[in-house]
Amino acid sequence: MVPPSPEQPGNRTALQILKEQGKLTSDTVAARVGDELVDLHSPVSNPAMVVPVVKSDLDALRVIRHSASHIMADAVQRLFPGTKVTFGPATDKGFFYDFDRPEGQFSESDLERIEAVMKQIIADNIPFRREVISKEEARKLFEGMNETYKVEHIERLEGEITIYRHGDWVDLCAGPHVLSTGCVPAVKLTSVAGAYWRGDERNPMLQRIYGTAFTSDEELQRYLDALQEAKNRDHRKLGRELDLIGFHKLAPASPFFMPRGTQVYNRLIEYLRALYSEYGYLEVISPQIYDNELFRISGHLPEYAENMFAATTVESLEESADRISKRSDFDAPSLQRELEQSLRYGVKPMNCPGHCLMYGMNRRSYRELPMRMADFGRLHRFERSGVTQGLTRVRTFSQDDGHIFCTLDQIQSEIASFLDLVNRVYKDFGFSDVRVMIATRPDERLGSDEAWDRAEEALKQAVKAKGLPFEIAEGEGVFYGPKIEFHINDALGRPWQLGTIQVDFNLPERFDLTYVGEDNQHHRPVMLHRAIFGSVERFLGVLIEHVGGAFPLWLAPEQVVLLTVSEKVNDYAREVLLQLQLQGIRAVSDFSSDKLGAKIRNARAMRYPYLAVIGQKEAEQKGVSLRSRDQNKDLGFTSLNALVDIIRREGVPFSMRNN
RNA sequence: GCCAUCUUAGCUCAGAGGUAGAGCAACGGUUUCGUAAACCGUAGGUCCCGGGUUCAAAUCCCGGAGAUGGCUCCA
Repeated sequence: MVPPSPEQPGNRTALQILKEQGKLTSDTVAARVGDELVDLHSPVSNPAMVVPVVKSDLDALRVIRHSASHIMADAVQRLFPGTKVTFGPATDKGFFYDFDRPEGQFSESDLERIEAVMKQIIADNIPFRREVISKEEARKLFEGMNETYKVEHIERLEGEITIYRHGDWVDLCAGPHVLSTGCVPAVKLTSVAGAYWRGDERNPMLQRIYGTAFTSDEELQRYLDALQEAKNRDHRKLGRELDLIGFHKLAPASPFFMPRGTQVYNRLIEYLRALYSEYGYLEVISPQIYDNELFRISGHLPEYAENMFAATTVESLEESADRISKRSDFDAPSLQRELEQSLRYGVKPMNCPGHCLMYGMNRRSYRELPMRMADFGRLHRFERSGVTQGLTRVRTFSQDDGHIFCTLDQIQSEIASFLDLVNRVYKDFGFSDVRVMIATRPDERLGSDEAWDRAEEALKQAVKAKGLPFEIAEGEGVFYGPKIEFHINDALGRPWQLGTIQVDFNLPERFDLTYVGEDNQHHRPVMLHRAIFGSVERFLGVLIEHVGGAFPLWLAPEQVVLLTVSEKVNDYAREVLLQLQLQGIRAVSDFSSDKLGAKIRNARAMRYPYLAVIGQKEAEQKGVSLRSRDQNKDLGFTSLNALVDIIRREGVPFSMRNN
């Protein structure tokens, strides 16, 4: 690392200052002055406040990655003259740079070439240099280079404009950067993708190249290994290998649950049902298809129409055709109206409108509140083809949906109770590290400020009362009310939003829902939307990846598999199988003529929690030789009673165990 | 929807303008075996679909479907 020494007059550089103060270490990447990140090679005005930013610092990684993106853009323009640069920031996992390349796209093999040139630029160890210029100079500079996107962006900038050079290459950039290109220790280009200029789909499509950079080759390798591990745990891969789920092109983005997957799915729902009876929910079943009038009342039409499946009948279509054929003067608008009329029904994308109808079917008393309605009804949403993904983004799914009708005063205690429930559930699935996010009123909203004040305060108070740390997402609430979101990290540290609870002032209003209060007057209830899993499909997908396909004993499709050493013990093994099944244990068997080693290998691939080996010895002593999946070792001879005890004890979620 | 990539046996993948390959799985047989793969054999294909170019297309071109990675990070 040979630092350049800028010959600028006046202030000394952060590098010089740190060196004088004896704070400069070999892993210093940049510096911080107050809150501001600065280059090592640029002059700073107040030396007393300069602090080094070292490699282990998260900010250091961003600086390195941002510099890597410049190096990449340089390499791209060397290899593909005429390509224009746009934006190239560091991201959480690496960096990207968006290019406008007239000849078209970059291919995967281009990435290798670009990477090779990048490595050369890094080896050349070219110093980065920051310059402050006027808007006019900047405009002239980038116009001269025909960098039209940069020129466009300059017009949006105010105040000081900075550019960064390394060698001949220059970019409009806020910085900061590392000392020189040699200070990017490990870099790798990962993928190409299309991206719109400024992220707006009305703008031209640019070519985005993704890459990542780390402070060492070891760190980079660890990241690549983690990517590989994520690939191995991918629920689409495991879902097929373990015969849990399937997809077919005749039902795009709609999962099929194979028998084994259905077992897990149903067990998830049974588990919640058990909790619901404890937490005072009443389960309901509501229709799938409604007259569109419902969705007009709820506001889903026209707002949500593009995500809904329309439904109709032949009768309705024939009536429309009839009317059209009888009139010759149909113009476009009336045809449009006719079409809408013929599509009389809609498939529900949410349960709430139906639940509002159910609430309104009886006169409600304050004594009935809070009324907690749960529904595992199937929902259909039309997701655009590019956004669907495995189980995590599908077109048909069910939610562990629930709606609580209550008074404003009851919100806080309802939230408190829900927080208990959510935490208990996540703990049972081994999700630690739950983060709570409170989203407050957006600019465009429904309901009085007073109601918002009370609702937001109720959310905060309830969370505080539980002693839970939380973050506020200012203005991120939905238009109809504030909400709490629950985010978890899975076993690979990836974040997921699962549960939520949302206050809704809107729907009770639209459906004119009321209850009779103590005062014998009609009052408007508040509605809470809440879910713990979110979509059951998505939750299962996350869970599969979290446990790597190895479901806990209480969820596993099979709890134990019997493996015979030879045919000679098949009779005894059959008897054991029957005994276990009679005791309610989910037991299966492998009586094939494979050798024991192969049977164990196959059984492990299927992630059976327990393997029970049965040979001559076990048949004589009336037991099995038990092997645990999670410990991956032989636990020795186990009697049948002991086996049943083990499975019964472990076959229950943590929070429902007696001891 | 848009950009890129992909689609060959149930699965994982190789191949390639001259007519289809492997491993695993399946099926049949031999073996009866003690803690992560016994052996032999059989069968399995509209090379995603439709059109075009060609003497010849699974391969090249066009269109479509489905899938995969992106389309939030802001000079």
